[in-house]
Amino acid sequence: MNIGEIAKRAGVSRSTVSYALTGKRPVSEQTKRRIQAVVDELGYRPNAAARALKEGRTRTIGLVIPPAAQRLTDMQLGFVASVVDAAAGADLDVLLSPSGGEHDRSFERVVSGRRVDGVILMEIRLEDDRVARLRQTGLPFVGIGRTGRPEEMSWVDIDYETLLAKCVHHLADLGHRRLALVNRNAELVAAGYGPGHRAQAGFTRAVAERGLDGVRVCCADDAQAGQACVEQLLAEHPELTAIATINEAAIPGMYRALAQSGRTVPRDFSIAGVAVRHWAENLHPPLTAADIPADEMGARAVELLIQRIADPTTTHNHLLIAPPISLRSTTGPAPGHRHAL
Amino acid sequence: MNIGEIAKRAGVSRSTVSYALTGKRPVSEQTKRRIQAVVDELGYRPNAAARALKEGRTRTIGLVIPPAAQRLTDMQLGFVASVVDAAAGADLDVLLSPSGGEHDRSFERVVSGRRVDGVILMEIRLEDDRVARLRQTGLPFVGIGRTGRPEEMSWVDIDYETLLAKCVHHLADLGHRRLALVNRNAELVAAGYGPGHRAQAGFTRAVAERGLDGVRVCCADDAQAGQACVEQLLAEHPELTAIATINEAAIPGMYRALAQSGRTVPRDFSIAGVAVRHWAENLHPPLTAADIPADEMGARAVELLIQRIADPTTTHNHLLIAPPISLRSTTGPAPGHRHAL
DNA sequence: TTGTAGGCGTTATCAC
DNA sequence: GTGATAACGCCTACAA
Repeated sequence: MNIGEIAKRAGVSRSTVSYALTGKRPVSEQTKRRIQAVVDELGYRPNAAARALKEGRTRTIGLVIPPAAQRLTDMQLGFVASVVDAAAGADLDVLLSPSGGEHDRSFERVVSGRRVDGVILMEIRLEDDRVARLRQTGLPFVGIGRTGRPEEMSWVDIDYETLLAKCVHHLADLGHRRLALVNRNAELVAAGYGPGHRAQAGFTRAVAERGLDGVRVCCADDAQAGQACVEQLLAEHPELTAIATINEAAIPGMYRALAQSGRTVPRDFSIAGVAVRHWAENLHPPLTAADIPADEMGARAVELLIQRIADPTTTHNHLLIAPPISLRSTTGPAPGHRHAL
Repeated sequence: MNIGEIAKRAGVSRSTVSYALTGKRPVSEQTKRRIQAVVDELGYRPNAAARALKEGRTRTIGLVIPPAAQRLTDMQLGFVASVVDAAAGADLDVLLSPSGGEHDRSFERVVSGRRVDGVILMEIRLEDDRVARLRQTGLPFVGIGRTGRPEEMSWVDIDYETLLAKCVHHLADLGHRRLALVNRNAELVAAGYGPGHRAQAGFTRAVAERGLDGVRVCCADDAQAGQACVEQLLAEHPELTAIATINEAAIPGMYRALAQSGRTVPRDFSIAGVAVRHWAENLHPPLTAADIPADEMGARAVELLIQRIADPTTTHNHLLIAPPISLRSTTGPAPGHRHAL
């Protein structure tokens, strides 16, 4: 079923059908109705490939996610969901590309086969080949996350540095003197994963400012690793009374390790983190955490991308998010600490 | 950058470039090298839209997921991940369409704009408008899940009926006499969600076969609802000693409600369910459950789809999966029951 | 071994 | 207000 067939049946030319459908030039009410009737009857929709070829745009955006093999965190899933939603709201389709490095086949297909009008990139490293490649092709793109030279691209990101500093200050205010930072998995951090490094920087800075003892560890992104990690932490540093973390996936395991060591949260031990609200609330006990507005971030990323697609020459936009910490049930006064009233 | 430009720079015709790249006709070693050099230098890749238009296929599959607003379960996420992975392995791109009903814009774009060569459908109802629409368009499709008339389509699905019956028999063997089925959310079940109905059927049948008392409830798909649901269940049926469930998302809440009622799992109360292994293992205590091989199911769905795209006239394929129940830490002898040895 | 040319389905420019 | 026609970039008979 193509536009020629519709034209024939409606007794008009192909261009008239096209204009009747797009409204880009006036068509008489009567012929418009006749055309619409045929279109409805045959269920005609313009062929996307032909249109893309002619118009030079695909009405599709690419969403580059971490390789599916490694399970996405709840926050990442939140980004994906909100990007897909926001795109649908703007009548854009989303092409998924699970790819890590630059030479990924799927990534190359998407960016250099001109399959999309723009790209949203997740899980960005401080040095990121994909960013380099995208800049090279000139394809509009927006990061959820940013590289080490953030002026050079458009992005929305979480201000992990500030957030972790806030966590430390909050814990320090409660009298905690010895804390640990539980980071994401070691490979990711070693590979220059921005949030890992920025969280570390914020933690280190705040710990120094408050004159505290801070220990920093990496931990694989799952509950079992979280449990093992905290067990080891408690063995090596029994004086610890609090943890700040950006590793959501590991938290349930941390809870277990603390419980099994005989520590009650938050009476004996405090935890503060960064997570999506829904998830923090559903945890037991509910986690004191900076609530990341994943929905909003995805939606804003799509907005920025649409804007860049419309005019690729505009200056870059940046949105750095540092939501307040929501007090829930995992932080309390340090054991033996008389809180100043 | 198009094929003509490459041809010009390599001093050959456009067709020679095309043949050199696709290998569909022999090209001399020398010209092939010359062409490849230019291609590499300019980073040329054929335009996907032009190729799709000419060839009549897009090398893309559509993946229809539940609207992003409603959070996907871990199992559904497993399906998405494995479909995306398997598709990438076959050099296919994946276009995501978050849509529930037939008249969804995104769904219509994908199926009638010929944006994809085939579709994988998730969260299928016994009566499903999207299935009707897809059959009407003639676009190849495969369900992860099936309708009430499963002969009419290709699918991979979980045999919830058998699985729930198995759960009941397992619990009955342990001496439990009064059990509850905790289903997915009421709207979904009311809308004719297949797994909900089939689980109910299997539960009801097995309960009758063993002469047990069975109560059946629906529960929203989150931990808080799970907690509330079990609290109410225990209040209204204090004699219950076991639950069988297909509602993974609610399980953490069920654990909490049981703990707060003073019941220890599995000493005082047993739970058996259906879940992805990774998730069941990570739960605390680890869940006795039928381990759904989400990776395999997604991969098989892609395989079936590729096959149907290659030859849409082949007879339909069906894969009904009923994995064994893996004994973990949530089922034990009914309280006061002397197990026959 | 290579080149020429037509057409996939659309939109947009030109003419009427 | 409407129609003819030329592209968009690619693939693939058909010719040489």
